[in-house]
Amino acid sequence: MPSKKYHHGDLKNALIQAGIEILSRDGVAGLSLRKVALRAKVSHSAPYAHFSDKQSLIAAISTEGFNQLYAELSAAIGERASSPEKKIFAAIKAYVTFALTRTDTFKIMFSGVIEKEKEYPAFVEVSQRTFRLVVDVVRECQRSGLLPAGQTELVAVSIWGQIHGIVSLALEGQIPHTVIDKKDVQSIVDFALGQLMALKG
Amino acid sequence: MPSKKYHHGDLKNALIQAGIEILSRDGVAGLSLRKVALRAKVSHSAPYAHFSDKQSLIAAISTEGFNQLYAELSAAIGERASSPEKKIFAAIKAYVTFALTRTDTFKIMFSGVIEKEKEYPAFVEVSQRTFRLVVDVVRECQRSGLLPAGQTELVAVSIWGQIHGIVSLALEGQIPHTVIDKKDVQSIVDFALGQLMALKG
DNA sequence: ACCTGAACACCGTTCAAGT
DNA sequence: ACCTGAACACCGTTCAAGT
Repeated sequence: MPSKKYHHGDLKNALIQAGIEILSRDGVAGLSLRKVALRAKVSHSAPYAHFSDKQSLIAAISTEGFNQLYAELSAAIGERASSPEKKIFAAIKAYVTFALTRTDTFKIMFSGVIEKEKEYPAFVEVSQRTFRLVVDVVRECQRSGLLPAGQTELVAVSIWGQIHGIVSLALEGQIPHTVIDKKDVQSIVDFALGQLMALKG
Repeated sequence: MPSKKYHHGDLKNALIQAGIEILSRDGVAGLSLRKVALRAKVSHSAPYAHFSDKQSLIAAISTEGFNQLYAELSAAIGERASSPEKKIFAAIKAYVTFALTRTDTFKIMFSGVIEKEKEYPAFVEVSQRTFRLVVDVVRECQRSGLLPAGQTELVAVSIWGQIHGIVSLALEGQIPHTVIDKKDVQSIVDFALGQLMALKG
């Protein structure tokens, strides 16, 4: 371990970690640069040596979140050479679990706080890599007749959008009680996906 | 018109209007109570006579947004006794248009800034009323065989979730360029819905 | 009942200065 | 190269005081 003196050693990553922790404790609204600095035990202006502004830190946190999501998705998909059906359901379960577990990280990843994506190539890279993972599973499902053929990327966006939408509405408390009181988010998502899959019984 | 003196007359609604305007100019991040007050030409503490805090103003803005969305959805659906298919596509087009036009109002409506819904009955009411509109159209589509029968509310949530998810991802710039460069949001949504509808040729 | 102005704690960001 | 501390403009919220 690096000796604790004037220079922190790895302040950049310490700030990202501190940010994730504050996010899970105080939520998106409670995330401030000054709190992050305090938690990392540096002065409130120290973060500016590593991040140009708050947006930049949020981009780094979002990138880290996407890396974790990617890892969990590929772990869920990759467990042995299972059937396309098992793979896609496992992937979706992992997505929902991620959203329900690391709620505020998930929210910030998709809260458009990153407007100028071009400035954050690492974020764009992992986000694209994650999408490709989904596209590959969708393609397998198409080949085995589980999903209608053609337009693989469009189908992937449709399915991803559906899961993402249902999860988002649930996180914002927008799903009517008449529905959410009877079924949990995972069940609703499974139902929705089942409808799509039913296309090819 | 009310004479402009010490008392504003209808400051409450003026603040909501000012908020919506600031939202469309400066975005969600640029919305502050002090700016709203300034725009309504009152002191920065005047809003507190009508709203307990910023959340409360946001709830009022969201409620107003939902009222507009409800109006546009029912206008789209209600135009003559058209077919269920026309109705559902018209409704979805209206939803997408609303999201793309009043982007920041849409975002704040679904940004979970309203955590304690119970405290905002007007918001809950219009939100439920809007959902019922969707449920009714879905039921019509089920009756005419466009959508699979049963579980009407679940089907409604699935479809609403899908539209909402695709639109949200688009607003956050998360749809990969390989897709969004070829098709606009409306087309992607139509494609997704077409997949669901295809269930019953 | 409705609004103002001073006050307080907190925030993002900058910058000269320290190590 | 990395970090501190003072400073500035802005913010949400409170409260005594004005009309």
